[in-house]
Amino acid sequence: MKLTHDFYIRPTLEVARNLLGKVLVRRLGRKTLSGIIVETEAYVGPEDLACHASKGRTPRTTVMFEQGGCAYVYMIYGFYFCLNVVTEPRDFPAAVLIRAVDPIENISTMRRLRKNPERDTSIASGPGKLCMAMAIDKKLNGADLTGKTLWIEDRGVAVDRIDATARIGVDYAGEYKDKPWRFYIHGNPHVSRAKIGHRTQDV
DNA sequence: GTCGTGATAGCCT
DNA sequence: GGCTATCACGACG
Repeated sequence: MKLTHDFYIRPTLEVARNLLGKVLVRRLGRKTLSGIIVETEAYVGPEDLACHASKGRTPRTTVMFEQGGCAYVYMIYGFYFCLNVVTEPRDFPAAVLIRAVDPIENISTMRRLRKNPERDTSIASGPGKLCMAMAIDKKLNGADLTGKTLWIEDRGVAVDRIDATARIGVDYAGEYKDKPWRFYIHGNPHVSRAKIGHRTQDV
């Protein structure tokens, strides 16, 4: 079941939590790559100083102002891409960063795209790795997530426990840097090893 | 295991 | 010009 716009046009924190356990699917030629989403971060609108759109509408952030249900992909550190899904109604700029997935279909292709890491738990255990593993780059910025190249499905995966921590790498965000808006599936080995601020709450 | 570092490009003041 | 929602690697112990 492909998620529709109703799923995305909701409060961002809700979407970020509900995306855990959903399946990210990438159609690549004749192949379908997919993985269970195990880690997300919410970037919640103009007030959130960690949200790119807190600086207003710029060429890069334009897509965050779209209505929920499209992809926001940007390059970071000159090397890597990050995949976000845009949330909330039009003109409220917010998104959820997909930080890690547990690969399930065509794992060998994803491993190859990642230059053959030793452990399968490091194929897509981080936002940059995930984009490499699923061949996601700037060309997918603005892509419709109800379309045919990149989408998210509900396959009924049960998530029994969600942990929440501060988001990674947003020390500059003043009063927003400690908001517990990073979510991951408790104990899942595919969650990124990025410095885990200690767990602040279970959801 | 942890820590520090270097790589590199696009964005925005 | 300064910064960044990252990753891999090597040095240490």
